[in-house]
Amino acid sequence: MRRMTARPANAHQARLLKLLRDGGPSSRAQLGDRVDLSRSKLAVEVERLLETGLVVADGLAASRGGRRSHNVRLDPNLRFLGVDIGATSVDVAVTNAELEILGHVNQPMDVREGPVAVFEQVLSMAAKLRASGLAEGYDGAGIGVPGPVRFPEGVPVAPPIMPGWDGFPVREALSQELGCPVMVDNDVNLMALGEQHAGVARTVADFLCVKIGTGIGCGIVVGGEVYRGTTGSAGDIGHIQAVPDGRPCACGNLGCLEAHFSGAALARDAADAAQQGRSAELAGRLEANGRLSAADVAAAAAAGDATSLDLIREGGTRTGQVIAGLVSFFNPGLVVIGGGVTGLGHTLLAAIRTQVYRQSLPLATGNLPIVLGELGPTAGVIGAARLISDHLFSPA
Amino acid sequence: MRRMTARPANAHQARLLKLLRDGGPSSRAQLGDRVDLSRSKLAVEVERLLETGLVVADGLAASRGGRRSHNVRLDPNLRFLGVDIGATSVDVAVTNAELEILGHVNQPMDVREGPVAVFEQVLSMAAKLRASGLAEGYDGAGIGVPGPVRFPEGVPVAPPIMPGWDGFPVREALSQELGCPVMVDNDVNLMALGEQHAGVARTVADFLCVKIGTGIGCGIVVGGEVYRGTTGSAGDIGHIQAVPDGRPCACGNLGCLEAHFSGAALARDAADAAQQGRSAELAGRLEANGRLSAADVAAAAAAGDATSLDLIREGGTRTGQVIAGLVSFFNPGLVVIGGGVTGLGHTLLAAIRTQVYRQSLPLATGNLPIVLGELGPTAGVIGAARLISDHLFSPA
DNA sequence: CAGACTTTCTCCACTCCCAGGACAAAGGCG
DNA sequence: CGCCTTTGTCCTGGGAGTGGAGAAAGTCTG
Repeated sequence: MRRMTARPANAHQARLLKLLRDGGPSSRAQLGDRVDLSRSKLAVEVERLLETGLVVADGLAASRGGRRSHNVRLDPNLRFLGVDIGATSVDVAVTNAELEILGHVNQPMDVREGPVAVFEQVLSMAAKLRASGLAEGYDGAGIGVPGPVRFPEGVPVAPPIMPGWDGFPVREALSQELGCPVMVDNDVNLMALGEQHAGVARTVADFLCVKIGTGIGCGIVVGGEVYRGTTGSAGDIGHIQAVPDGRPCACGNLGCLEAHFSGAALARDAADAAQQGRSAELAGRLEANGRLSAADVAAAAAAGDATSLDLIREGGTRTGQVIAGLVSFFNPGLVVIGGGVTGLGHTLLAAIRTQVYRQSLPLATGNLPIVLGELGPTAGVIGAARLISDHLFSPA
Repeated sequence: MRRMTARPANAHQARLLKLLRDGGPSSRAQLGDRVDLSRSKLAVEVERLLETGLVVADGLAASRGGRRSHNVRLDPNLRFLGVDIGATSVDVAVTNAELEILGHVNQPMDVREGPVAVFEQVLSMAAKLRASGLAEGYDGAGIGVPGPVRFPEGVPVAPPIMPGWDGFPVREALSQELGCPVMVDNDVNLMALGEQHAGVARTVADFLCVKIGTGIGCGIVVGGEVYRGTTGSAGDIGHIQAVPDGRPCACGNLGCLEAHFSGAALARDAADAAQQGRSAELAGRLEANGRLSAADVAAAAAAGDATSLDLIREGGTRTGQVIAGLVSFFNPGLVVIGGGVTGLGHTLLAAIRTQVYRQSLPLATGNLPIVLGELGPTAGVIGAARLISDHLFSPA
């Protein structure tokens, strides 16, 4: 099948494409309500979009009291690939042009196996989705990696937990393999984009999205746009000092947040507690599985294990301390908590909230919601699809 | 004299006005080099600006190898007023449309005397500058206040150190009194704008500007624009916890940065040291003046007083800890240190640098200059003039 | 069921904008 | 003094966009 080749020729067309993406099939009149263009101009631009094939006619809409309108929609055959590479697993999903997930697969995989092995996996997952009839090909792909990225080139830079990826031309290579445009970003930024597009942050211009998984990172959205910093490492809050002279961290410093609370740290703390006999519940699970993960702590806490609850609360407090500082500095309109440890749920959220509301000034926290992400494991892949669609739906 | 009434009619004119403001008198050809417009279009827009009176002819320029060009410049009679209200003093300056300071006056004044008293002072200073022949009237004024501001309305909100100012319609009132447009912002944001316009940050898109005076604040510039946060309190870093369970702060929490290091805290520490006999130098100064200020500590340190140097170093370390966190989070391209305590100079700077470079990750600090502000006490008033000129040189 | 009213969409004429070439003016250079 | 370069103005043709007129296709009311 012929894949998407056209791009919007001007800002008006780009605007229309994004409206169709976010609002679904619409009539010209509905579009006219949301853009400031004369009817004739609008008709011309829509006509051109129809000519490119990006947009197709979609039957008649319900009447709004007069003549029924002819709907248009984005080509239903367009397909985007969303890839979210985590530290320990890979998510791949196919979406249509409206960024609805048509298929989603997940595979455990250690990112430290290096880009070649991971790429092989990603491509086989993409092929599997294609083979199941969800896509005949991909018009674009977004990919998130767990580390800083030089965004314009799509290349990871000095990623601490991804040895072997430094400087690997992810964008270039994946684009070659898939035969379509690719954009690369930090996984946390994509989670923020996902929650902004389809989750809790739909109406907020400035917000933070804290992802607590194997590590800890923070997506920063300023004026509706992801902020990436000068070298692409903005939001790298895992190595902010949370405990003066605290635990040694892999980065060489003492007391980093990540050393005290993250999926990895939590699993280690739980194992310690089990071995020291502080929690029968955890000891039982350690016995059963041979090892403990954050999910075990979540389950133990749900079963009422006091030690697990304490671990979660303490971690939430540490995280809350750091977030409180960020809230004072950044004065966001919303804080979203997401990532693997959202299984810890409201115990974690309550601890974070308590600490933030206690430590930040009332003006900054007065009307500040701190909530769990709405999309769970799909936030990353939706964000990835959003990333590439934003790119493709912009003037060339 | 008739004051400025015209505003640019479109984005092109706005662009040209800003080029003339930042680049001084220029020929049409020079302007053409910097904007993407055809010669004819450019000539038309310049002609229209000449008609409004905002721009005037300014003789012939030197030849660039051919026919000499006719320069144009911003009306040399335009005057902006820059007002910087600090916690303990007020700065007022007059600039021309190119934001060059033509006159600058400073008066000690406690902001806690309330808006009415301060306004009286500001207006009398503005009148004094006018009386000295520097201005026949003001075409616009920018004003900075030491607390959060609801920017669109120009009203302080819940300012901790400015009781009596909460909700006072600063913009409205000053506009009434001066008879010209007024914009209001946080003093720290204006310092950042000043350093961006005429100081060390001229070429940097994303940077932080930390102002250490009576309190501590931080201006945030994202993509060349000041970021103010959801409620206008972004950059309020004085109440980030720097020392767990540290000193009690006026805000009710423990260990706030401002409680451990700021002009006020430094003066108190110095007085303690003097009274406890830890520094003969400081004791002598206390004896002489009856009280100590940050400037005394600076002087004592310059004279080699070990206790003063220690105080400065410790404060710098605390500040550096907080800045290190912000650098990890924000990944700026530059950090500017300014405010009253810049008198502490390189001792302070060295301590901050040491701490930041030690605590933040190499990717964020690798090419991160941390420097003192270039403009000193004029940063605020230049920023204020810049603020109002940005406003007036934008399409209405 | 007919006619009035609404809404949607197309067509068209007129205006305005603007790019870019031609040309005049003004200076440098040998 | 002639030629080249640069600057600035004038003009024309093309393209884009606005807004009115009107057709098409409904709903609603008596």
